[in-house]
Amino acid sequence: MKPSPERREEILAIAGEVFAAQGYNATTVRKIADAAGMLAGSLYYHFDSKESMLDEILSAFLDELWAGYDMVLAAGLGPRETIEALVTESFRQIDRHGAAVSIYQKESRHLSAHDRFAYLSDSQRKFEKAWLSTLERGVAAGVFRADLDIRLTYRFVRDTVWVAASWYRPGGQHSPEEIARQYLSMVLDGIALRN
Amino acid sequence: MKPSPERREEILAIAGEVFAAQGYNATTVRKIADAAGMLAGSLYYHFDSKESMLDEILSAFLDELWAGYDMVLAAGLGPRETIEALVTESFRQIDRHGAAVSIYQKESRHLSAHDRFAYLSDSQRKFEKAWLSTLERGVAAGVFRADLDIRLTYRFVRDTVWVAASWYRPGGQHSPEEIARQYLSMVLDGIALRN
Amino acid sequence: MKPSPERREEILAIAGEVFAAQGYNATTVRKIADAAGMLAGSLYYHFDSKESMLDEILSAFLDELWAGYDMVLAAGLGPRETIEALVTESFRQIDRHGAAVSIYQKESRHLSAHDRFAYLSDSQRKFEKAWLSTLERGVAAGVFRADLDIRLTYRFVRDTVWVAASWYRPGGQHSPEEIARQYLSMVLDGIALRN
Amino acid sequence: MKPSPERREEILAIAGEVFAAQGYNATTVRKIADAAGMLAGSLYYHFDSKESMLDEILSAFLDELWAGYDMVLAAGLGPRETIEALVTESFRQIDRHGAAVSIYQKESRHLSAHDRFAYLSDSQRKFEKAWLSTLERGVAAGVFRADLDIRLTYRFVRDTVWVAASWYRPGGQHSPEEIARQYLSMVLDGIALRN
DNA sequence: CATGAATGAGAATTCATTCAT
DNA sequence: CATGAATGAATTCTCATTCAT
Repeated sequence: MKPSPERREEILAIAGEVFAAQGYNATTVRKIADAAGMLAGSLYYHFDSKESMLDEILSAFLDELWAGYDMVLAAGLGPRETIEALVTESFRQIDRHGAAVSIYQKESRHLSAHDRFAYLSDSQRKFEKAWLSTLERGVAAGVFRADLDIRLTYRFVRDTVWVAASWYRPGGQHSPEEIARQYLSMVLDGIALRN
Repeated sequence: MKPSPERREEILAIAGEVFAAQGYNATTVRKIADAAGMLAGSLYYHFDSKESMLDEILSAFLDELWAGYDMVLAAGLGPRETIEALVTESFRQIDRHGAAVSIYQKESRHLSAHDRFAYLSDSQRKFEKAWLSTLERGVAAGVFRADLDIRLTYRFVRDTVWVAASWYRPGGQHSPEEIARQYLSMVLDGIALRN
Repeated sequence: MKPSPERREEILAIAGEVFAAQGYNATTVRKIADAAGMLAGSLYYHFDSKESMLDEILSAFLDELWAGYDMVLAAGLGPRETIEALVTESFRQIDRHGAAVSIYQKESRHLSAHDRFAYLSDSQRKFEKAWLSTLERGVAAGVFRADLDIRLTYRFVRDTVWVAASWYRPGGQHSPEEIARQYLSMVLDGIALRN
Repeated sequence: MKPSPERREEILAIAGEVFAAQGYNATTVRKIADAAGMLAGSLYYHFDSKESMLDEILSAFLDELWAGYDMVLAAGLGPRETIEALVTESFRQIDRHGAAVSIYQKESRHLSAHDRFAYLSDSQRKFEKAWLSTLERGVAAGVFRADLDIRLTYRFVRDTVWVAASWYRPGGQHSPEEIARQYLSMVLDGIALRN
């Protein structure tokens, strides 16, 4: 019954690009099919619905993301090293799942109203907890500044990282790790010259 | 038989909220009309089309934004002070035109393909020029770090600021100026404790 | 918000005819719209969906049917008179709701699988109980033959009546009451000549 | 590369069940294939089209039915005995071709519009002629009541018999002949107790 | 004989827009 | 100014059918 996984993957990758470029709602199933070189109806041999393509794209991304994050969080690193590892992992995900990240950014808010996408909110909460507690640990340990609103800092770091998906293109001159390093340098030490 | 400007404003404000919350494409005229307490067809007494509502919302925002930016840029401030003023002005715009900023974030990419919204790209370019040159001035003056990729820095600062529109709600505990101060502190000096 | 009830009624009557003539599934929304002199999309101003038209047709019919039946059943008539009154009432419903009856006959079986149409099964059960108990009363009272399988008799009488909807056309030479009389005469006394 | 007749029969039997249960239009080729343990496309090795399956089911049924009817009609029985034999034969067909009978009931009306299914109307006319003339013979012979509308009587008997296909299940407690006997008893002598 | 992967014609439905009242 | 009732184009999805393997 299940069509070949390879073809599914191909189509999902294409669909992801189109969703990311045009927005989920503005993407017609016909556009995806055109990009995949088939007719709109043929997509339904492989997928139940447009929504289920989106679902598969987002959940595959989140699954991989959390595999990486959980490994980092379980490693028992200090707060600064944890932040560095999380940011680096995030840029790797942007590199690999750029489309999914873009879609997530733009659509997660109104998607999470649907039951089917409840896992987006779950992930969001887990995410927040991981970052906030790491930042708090860092403040307590004297590694991070204590004079900043911690939630503001969280949003600052979080957004700073993920929004990069909107311009990042894989295969460019900077590797994800290199970008992560520069971002971390800015986030941790600021852009002003110390004197 | 001209529609009153006050009613237009009211409706635009409502439309902006709905566009921001649900996305432009996912927003039906009927939803806007419902929120405005009228029937869908009645909107067409006030506006030509759904697109023209969007147009008006975005251009009103950009007009005001550039009024503020141009004033800052014309003031002849030093690079650091210019950045501070631009960021503060940006947070004020987020405070006043939160919906427009959100819409801009999510939709500008694919909108700018339309002729009608070409001004979005223009603004984008002008914006980039203003920030990049300020940063470059700062690096030259020894105010900003020279070891960072300047375009990366630009994107970092730009995104850091605007993405705040996604969570900022006017009337909260922090004023726009206070948020601007904290953001600037992070961006300029980093979140790591100096020793 | 609610469009005028008169137009709804008109359209429902038309839809009912088409459903009855062609079958629910074979009836496209376009056919209904054609018959109503509008475009397919325009139906959706008045109704949520094709299914909700069907729902309204069937439930309006059953509501009226049960209003009549309940009155008969509450009247405390003898078993033979009850049967006569139920059959007569049934032919009146066929006269008034011919389309609904036809649809009910053809579609109720597979519709009752849907939650939305669960009331069809409910009605079916209530119906069976009313007829069976009347027949049993009649057997006990020596009015009906005791040598027949009572469920078989029930089905015989039930089907005999309702299937008439497949050929009955209102405004023909026989009134519903006249047809009811002849049917009752056949059902009660048989078609064979007594000697 | 001719498909084996046995497999065809198997598939036709399955298709008949599904058509009868869900209605022809509501039955997708995929459902038939699922029930037959194959993929939808594979059916087309055995059959030209969904319609030709239906055609084969209905014409096989009608062929057998008329083989039986013709034998009865050629036997030169009296009117009452002819009716009894026709009804008994009908219940035997319901027993053997239950699905086909159900389908015939529900779909013949709109199918007979197609050229391909013109034989349904032909059969219908032949059927009507056989029954009507037998009833008329019976009235003339003083065997059946003369006070009834003869067409009404015809429909009454016809429907009474065939509608049984909607609830009859082969292998139940009553044999087709037993059911025929009870039906005939009701139809001929009525359900009221004679005194 | 059967599968897997399509095609393509239509289905129901949505929605921006129009317009007479 | 607003309503009620449409229009018509586009959208998602369904499904009978085809065909190379």
